[in-house]
Amino acid sequence: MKILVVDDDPDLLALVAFALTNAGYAVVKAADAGPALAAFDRELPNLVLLDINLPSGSGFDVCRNIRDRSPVPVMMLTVRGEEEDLVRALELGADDYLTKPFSPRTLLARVKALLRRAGIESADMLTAGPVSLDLEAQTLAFADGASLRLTRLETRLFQILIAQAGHVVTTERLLAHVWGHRGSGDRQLLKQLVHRLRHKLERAAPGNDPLQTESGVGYRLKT
Amino acid sequence: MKILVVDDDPDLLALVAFALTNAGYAVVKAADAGPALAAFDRELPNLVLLDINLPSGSGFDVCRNIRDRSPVPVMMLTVRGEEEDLVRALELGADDYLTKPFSPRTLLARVKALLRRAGIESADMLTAGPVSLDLEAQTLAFADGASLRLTRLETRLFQILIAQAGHVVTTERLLAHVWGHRGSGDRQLLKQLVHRLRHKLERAAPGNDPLQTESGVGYRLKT
DNA sequence: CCAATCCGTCACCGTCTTGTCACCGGCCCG
DNA sequence: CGGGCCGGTGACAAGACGGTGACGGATTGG
Repeated sequence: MKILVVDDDPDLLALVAFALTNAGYAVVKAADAGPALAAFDRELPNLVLLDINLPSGSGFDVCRNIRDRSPVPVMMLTVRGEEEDLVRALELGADDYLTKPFSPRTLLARVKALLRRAGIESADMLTAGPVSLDLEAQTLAFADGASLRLTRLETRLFQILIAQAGHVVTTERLLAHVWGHRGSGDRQLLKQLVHRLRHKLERAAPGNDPLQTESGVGYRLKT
Repeated sequence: MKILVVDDDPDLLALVAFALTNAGYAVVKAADAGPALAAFDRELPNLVLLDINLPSGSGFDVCRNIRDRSPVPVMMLTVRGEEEDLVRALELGADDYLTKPFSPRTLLARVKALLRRAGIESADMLTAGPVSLDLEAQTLAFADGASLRLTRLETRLFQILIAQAGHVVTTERLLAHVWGHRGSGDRQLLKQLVHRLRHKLERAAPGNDPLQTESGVGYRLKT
């Protein structure tokens, strides 16, 4: 379980990181908007704690950018009494907020509630319905016990699909996540990758293709 | 989208119900613990707004009972400054809370955030009456559960129509929004697009064309 | 060093999307 | 009445898009 914490106050950052680490979460830290987005793309955290006030630009932009590319739960950190900011953050897609100062216990309770609501279990093992993906071993396991080795690219593809299981993932986002922003016109790569992954899945679970094509949009993992 | 509101204050209940109804939600009301659980079983709402302080027993019991039988999102309503209550509620499975007094705008933002987080409502969703448009999935969904895949252009057309639902949108604005200022005299494109969209809608909901032609002006989405 | 695997690229096919043309009927106005 | 403008409809074709097979360079593992 990986949590990205974004705040420019080093003390608060350390405190939050300490509390979360103690509770068994992996913590990624960032102190400003740019590094935060870079860390997000690199680490794909399961949850984001985001300060509204950042040195360059505001947390709103970070929130919107994250929300554009992922439905990951985002919790905003703010000082007391700025309700307009809160409403704006929530309208931008944030899922919850905490007013500073807060107790570690409150923080943990809220983080747990968010994660439970998001239905996330483990960082290295993503599960959706009858299949689960082991990121480290690059392995797909089915509920009936069968399992399947994936290549590096296939793993990255399945990772983002399973993280958004049931929702369409845009071709652009798939390309960005698997290959990392090369020429955006390179749909041929995705075509082949999906083809090869389907071929593997077909041999493991015949007649039950979980990858649904959403024509003109992208792909979706059946739930 | 159905929301159960539980509170013993009739004024607050009416206010909340009014705000939610105005935003297009169906509202079920209950004033005490027993009726709340009965209403929950009967109506199976998509979200529950639950006051912690109820005449008989506390909202905690209701929350636990609901959580035992369903993972539906629960938002607790409470008075300011009782952090212990909040932590307890969240540990019992509540997903969020609101401190009274709150503005209708805040309420709506939080409710929407909660629904989106629960995956019940998508982020880029425009709704007008019985139809809602998912911009990302390029899908139209009807209140009766039917849904319909749209092409890229059809989505763009419906987007501006649903955003101005009930009002006429001029031909020029439609052309500009869908095609982005090519030759402005190109009404033939729009004619065909509307024709094709109507054809799809006709198959999905026969005899009920929601696209009204305003001759010499443009088109209008029936409310 | 050899064989297997991974993966980027090309070519081809069928289907869907979309721009274009041609024609129809209704309406207004001289 | 007849021409012009408007919106509706059908048909066609170019192009985009997804699926599939094949080739070959690069990398990996024995």
